Amino acid sequence: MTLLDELSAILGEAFAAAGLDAAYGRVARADRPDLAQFQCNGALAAAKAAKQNPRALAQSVLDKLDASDVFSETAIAGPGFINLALHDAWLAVRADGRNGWRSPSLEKLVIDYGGPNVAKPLHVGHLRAAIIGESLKRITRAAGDEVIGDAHLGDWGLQMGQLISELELREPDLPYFDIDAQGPFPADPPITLADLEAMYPAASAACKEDEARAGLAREATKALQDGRPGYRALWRHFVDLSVAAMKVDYADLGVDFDLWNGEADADPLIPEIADDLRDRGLLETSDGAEIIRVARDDDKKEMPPIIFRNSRGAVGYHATDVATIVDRVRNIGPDRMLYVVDARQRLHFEQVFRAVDRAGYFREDRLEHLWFGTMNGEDGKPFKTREGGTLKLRDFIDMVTDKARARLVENGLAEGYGEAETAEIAQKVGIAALKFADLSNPRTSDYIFDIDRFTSFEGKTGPYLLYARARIRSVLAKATGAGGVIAIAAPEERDLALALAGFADAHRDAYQKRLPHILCEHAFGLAQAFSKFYAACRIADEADDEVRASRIALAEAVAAQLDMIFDLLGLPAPNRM
RNA sequence: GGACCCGUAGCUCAGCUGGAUAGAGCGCUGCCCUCCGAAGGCAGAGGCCAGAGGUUCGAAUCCUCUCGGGUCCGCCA
Repeated sequence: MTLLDELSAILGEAFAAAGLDAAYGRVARADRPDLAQFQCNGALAAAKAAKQNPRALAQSVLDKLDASDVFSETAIAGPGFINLALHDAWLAVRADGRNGWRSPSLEKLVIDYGGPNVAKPLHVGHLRAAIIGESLKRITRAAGDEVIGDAHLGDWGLQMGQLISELELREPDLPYFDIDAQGPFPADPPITLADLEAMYPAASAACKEDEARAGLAREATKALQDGRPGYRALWRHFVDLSVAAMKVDYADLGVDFDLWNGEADADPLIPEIADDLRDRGLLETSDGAEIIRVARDDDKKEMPPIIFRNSRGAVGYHATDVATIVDRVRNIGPDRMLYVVDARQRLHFEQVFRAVDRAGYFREDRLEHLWFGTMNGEDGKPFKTREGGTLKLRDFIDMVTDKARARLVENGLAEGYGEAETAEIAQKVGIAALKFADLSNPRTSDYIFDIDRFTSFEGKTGPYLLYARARIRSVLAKATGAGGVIAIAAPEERDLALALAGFADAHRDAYQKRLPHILCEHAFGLAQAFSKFYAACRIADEADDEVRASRIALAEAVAAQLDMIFDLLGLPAPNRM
């Protein structure tokens, strides 16, 4: 139970005792910290509903409130706010705050947050899904859910046909292109990863310019999907090469998937799904394509149908997304599926969700498209390199790492640690800067990438939090004696305890709203509260043994909670810097 | 054309299931290191919450319209 839940329950009882709905007892952090620690606005809402005087109603609630051991102060203020302050002793035992929130209804979730295309190196466009998805995976898992992260590779669409046809044009004599060949085919790939990555843009450009060339790609796509052995063998090589490279990049980002499934894994289900849909009249033919209508009478907008199979007989991501849901239902049996995919796919997911709901495969209200905004450059447009191209994730990681190292030097940090440790610290600082910047913006907003701001050690940044953590550990290492019972005396100690006690609420909000930035806000507030406490109170060299033990315990709680939050956000953290 | 997202301090952004004097970071001004990491702390300046109506005792928050920016709208994913 979170602090606010606990307080809300207490107020709720008082409301109920006064003959009102207990839900009015909801307690929140005070908007005016100068007036109170917490506030309950329920009397205002209840008074409106009952057409009564709000202050009088608030008084009748307070008359029923029996919690003198909890609240040091209860007061009615303004039009009818109930202001509350806690007894220090009651707060102190909740200032540990190491435990996050536990969901009362544990669910099995699949989070789909990858979507990288085979043969295409990871680029900045994949960053947000990876960073946000990884964090949501950890946030939900920590709440007790069983969570399975899936990379869901883009490995079955037209781009595969473009690649196959490209290689066929370049090296037609390879055994994969003998139409009669049944295999086995060579175990080693015929090309390198570099070849593959170079082929993709060439093939894509060629298909755009030349309709005949595009036709070859479409034919190859269809033949691949129909199971032509040579193409399948080649496809396997492409996927394997790509996935090996992706794993390295994702690992550097601190991103890890439980499943490396792709669109192709659901492909075998498509014929039977098509039959099922057709039998039930859900699959219709239109202009030579097979479609599923998903429009509804009360739609305010145009809702185009899903193209389940195009007029050439090939399937695209509509069909594989439907089939993937069926596949997950059969093999995983999740209660809910979450998609961390950018906002431009909103219509697509609405279509897919409606289609599977209509077919009875999975309930629409258990499918969530957790869309996110784009990372823009300083011009406010989607981030590009100076030359106007997309920046590879690898180069991007190198860029922030280099920047972080320069920052360390200019701040006189990480000196005399040796090259290996310095390099490790630089990478951790860089990645933390990048990830925190991304996560601290609300998921749904676009934001502007500003490397100077994000890697700064000042302000609401990843490096600041890393610094705060390193400083606490350093202080604790110098302290004599162990942590003891927390006894709140100074206002800075009280504020720090209040910040610590808010962790479970922040975790719950982040979980329920699927918004990691709420945890970022909490982490920054906690670090700030610690800095004020640190500036006002001696810790390691405090003379009074009991006071020192109390303050060490507070500092230890902050260090532990920061560690936990870093884990939930997926931020790396060096122990010293 | 239609639908959706957005417009809050000089800059980057929170707050939006309506509530008290609208917050944070950066930047700016002035203080604070013989004392645990000053990457910090303290104090301050800075806002008709895009604009106009409406609902309400009360609106940055809900509704309508206008202006400005962005995204998407059946066979690429």
